[in-house]
Amino acid sequence: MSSDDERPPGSPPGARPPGSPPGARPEQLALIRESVREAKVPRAKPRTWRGAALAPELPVARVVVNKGVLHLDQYFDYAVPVELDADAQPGVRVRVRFGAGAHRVRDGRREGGGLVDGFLVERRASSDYSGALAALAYVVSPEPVLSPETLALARAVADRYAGSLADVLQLAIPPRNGRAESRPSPDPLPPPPAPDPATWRRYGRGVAFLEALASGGAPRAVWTALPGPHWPDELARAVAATLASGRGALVVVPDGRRAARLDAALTALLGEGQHALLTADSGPERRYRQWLAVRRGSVRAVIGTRAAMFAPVRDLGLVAVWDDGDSSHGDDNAPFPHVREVLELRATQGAGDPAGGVAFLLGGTSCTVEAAQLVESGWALPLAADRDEVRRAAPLVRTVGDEELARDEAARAARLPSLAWGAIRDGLRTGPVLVQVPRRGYVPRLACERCRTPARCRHCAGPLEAPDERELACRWCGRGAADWHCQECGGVRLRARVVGARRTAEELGRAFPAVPVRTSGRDHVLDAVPDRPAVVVSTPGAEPVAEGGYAAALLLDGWAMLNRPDLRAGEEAVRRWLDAAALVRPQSEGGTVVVVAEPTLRPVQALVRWDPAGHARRELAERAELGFPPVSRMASVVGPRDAIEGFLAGARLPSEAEVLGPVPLPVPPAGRPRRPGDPPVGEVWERALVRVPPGSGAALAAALKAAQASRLARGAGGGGGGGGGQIRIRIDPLDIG
DNA sequence: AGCACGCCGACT
DNA sequence: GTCGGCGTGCTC
Repeated sequence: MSSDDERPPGSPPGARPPGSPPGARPEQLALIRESVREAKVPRAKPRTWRGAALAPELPVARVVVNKGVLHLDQYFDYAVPVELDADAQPGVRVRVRFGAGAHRVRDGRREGGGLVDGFLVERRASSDYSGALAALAYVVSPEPVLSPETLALARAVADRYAGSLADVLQLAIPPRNGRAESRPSPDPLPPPPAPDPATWRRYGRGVAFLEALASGGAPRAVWTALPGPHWPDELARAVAATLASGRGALVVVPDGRRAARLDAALTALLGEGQHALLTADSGPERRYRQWLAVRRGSVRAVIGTRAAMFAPVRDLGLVAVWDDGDSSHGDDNAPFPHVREVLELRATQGAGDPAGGVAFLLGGTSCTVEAAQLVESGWALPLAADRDEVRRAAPLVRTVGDEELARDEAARAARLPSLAWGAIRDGLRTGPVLVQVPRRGYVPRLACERCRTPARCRHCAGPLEAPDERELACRWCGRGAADWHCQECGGVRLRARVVGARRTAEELGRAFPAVPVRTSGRDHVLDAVPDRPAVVVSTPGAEPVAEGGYAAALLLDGWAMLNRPDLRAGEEAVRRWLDAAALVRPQSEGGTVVVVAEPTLRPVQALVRWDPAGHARRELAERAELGFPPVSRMASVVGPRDAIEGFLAGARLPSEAEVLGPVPLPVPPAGRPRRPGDPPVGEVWERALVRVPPGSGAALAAALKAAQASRLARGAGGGGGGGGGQIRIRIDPLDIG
C-alpha cells in the first residue's frame, strides 16, 4: 500500500464494549429494562418490546444503518423479537426504524422514523446503549450477504478514503433481487489441476510465481506484460494455479471488452463453471445471481470490472488487477476507492490469516507510478521479461520529431509525415494498420507552431483557446486575439487543434481508396478486426484487437498527449501508446510503429526502448523529489471558498500537513450536461490541496473525516449539491494539474 | 438529512 | 389560552 506504513485500524467506530460471551444470561432482559430505567431522561412510554417477547439468546442486534452520512458512521443496537430470532443472523439485510421521530406510540409499539435498510453485523447479549432499544422491523432475507471479511475490508476502505462504512457497503454489496436469491446456486466443481506455465516461461520469475500460487503461497508481483495477445491466457493460468491450491481468485479488469477476453481465456483453460463474470452489462438479476454463487462458495474464481473488487470470494488466495492505469479503475462514487488500493488492502488483510494469505498480481502492458512504488518499497516483486524477450515480442518503433516534420514536404501538404505514409503503405501490403488519434477535446494549451511557446493573452496573460476552430480568444478575460503573434519568435501560426478520428479517417480513405477504412471510438467501439488489409482509425483505449496483430501502427499528435496540464500526462501517454503498440506484430514479423512526437522526450524514449517500468521508476523519483503523489499523499477539499477556509480552520490536520490554495476551479462549460460534483449554476467553487509526507496518509484521512463529521453534525448544509457551505473531500484526487 | 421538540410572538 | 415561527439536537 504505497509508502504508507501505517494501516487503518480496521476497528468499527462507536462504542465497543469488551466482548461479552455469547449465550443467554437469565438476567439479560432485566439488564435491558434496567438500562431503560436508568436512562438520563426516563420516559413512562411503552417500550418497543412491550407485548412482544425478545429472542431468548443474544437479544441485541448490532446494525450498520444504511445512511452514508458521516456522523452516523457507527453501529446502532436493536432488540431482536423472538419471531426474528432464527433469521436475524450476522450478515443479513434488515429494515429498522430510524430517525428522531421514533418515539411516537401506536398500538403499544413505538413508531415513527422511517424504515431504513441496514446490515446486521453481530448478535450480542447486551447493549451498551443507555436508552431504550427499538426492535428490528424485519429481516429482509435470511441470506447472509455481509461476511466478516467484507465488513473488515469495507471498514478499512472507509478509513483509507475518509468515507463512511455505509457508503462503501453500498459499493460492495449489490442490491437484492428476490428471484435470484430464491434460486439455488450450483454445486462447486472440484479444483482443477495446476496449469502448465505456457507463456509464463518468458518471464524470469513467471514459473516460480505460478508454482507459489499453486502450492498455497501468497506472492506479490508487479507484472510488466510483454506485448502481444497472451495476457488473458496468462492471467487465466494464474487464476487456475490459485484454484489448484484449493483457494479462490479474483481478477479486476477495466472494462467489459477485456473482461470478455479474459472470460474466453478462462473458459478455454478450465471450461464453464469454475468462474463467474461480474460486469455491469449483464443486468441486475443475472449479476446478483453470479454474485450469490460466489458468496455461497459455488464458484471460486471471479473476473469482473470495478465493482467486482469487493466480491466475497471464498478462501481468497489471489487478487489481480489488469492495467491499473486505466481511469475506470477509480470508482466514481463516494468515497472513490481505487481498485488497486482496495486489492492491496485485501492482500494485506489476508496476510494475517493463518490460512496462508492472499497473493497480489498487478499486471499491464505499461506501468503506473504507483505500481513502481509497490516494487520500490519492497511490497511487491517485479515480474518482467528480460530484454531479449522484449525485443522478440515488440514491434520496431520509429519517431518523427519536430525538425523532421518541419523539413517534410508531405507533412506540410497533408498533415502526415512521409515516414507515416510509408509505414501505412508498407503495412497495408500484409495486414491491417492502426492509426491512433487523440480524442477531440483532448486538447492541450495552444502553442506557437514554430517554438512551442504557449499562446497567451496580450492583456491578462491568460491562455488562449479556439472553441469553434476560428475565433481565437482568451479563456480568462474573453478578449479576442485574432492578431496573435508569438512573443518569443514572432511566429504567427498556432499548432492546429487535434483533428478528430472521423476527419482523419476521411483523409486516409481518400489516400488509400483500395482498402476499407474503419473507425473505433467512444460511441461505437470495435472489438476486433479481421486479418486483412484495412486502415483502422481509433481513439486511445478503443483500439480493436487484430487477429494476427497489426502490420503497423501510427500514433498521431503525440504533442497533444504530452502537453496536457496534468501530473500524469507523460505516464498516460506512455500507457496509451504502449497499449496500441502492443497490438502490433513483433519486429521480426515486420511490425512497425511510427509515433509523431519529439524523440528526446522521456515518454517517447520509454516507448522506443519499450521500457515502461523504467519510465515509471524515473517518474516516481521525480515525484518524490517534488513532494507529489503517490509519494506524498494528497487530499482535495472542494467547495465555496469561505466553506473551505472554515473547514480547514476547524480541521485538526497532522502537523506536517501543508495546505496549497485554495484556487478557483474552472467553471464547467455551459454546453455540457451537468454532472454530480459540479457546483450549482452561477457559483464558483475553489479547491485546496492538502499534502502530507509519506506515512501520514491515514492520519490525514482520519483528520479530514473527523472535521467533516463535526461540521455535518453542526448542520452545515446537505450532501448533494445544496449550498450552505458544503465541501467535498477526496483522497488521492486524480486530476491535479 | 429528516424530524420532533421547545421557547418566543400574534392571534381567537 | 393556543397556534406556529424556525433554532437546536438526536437518531439504537
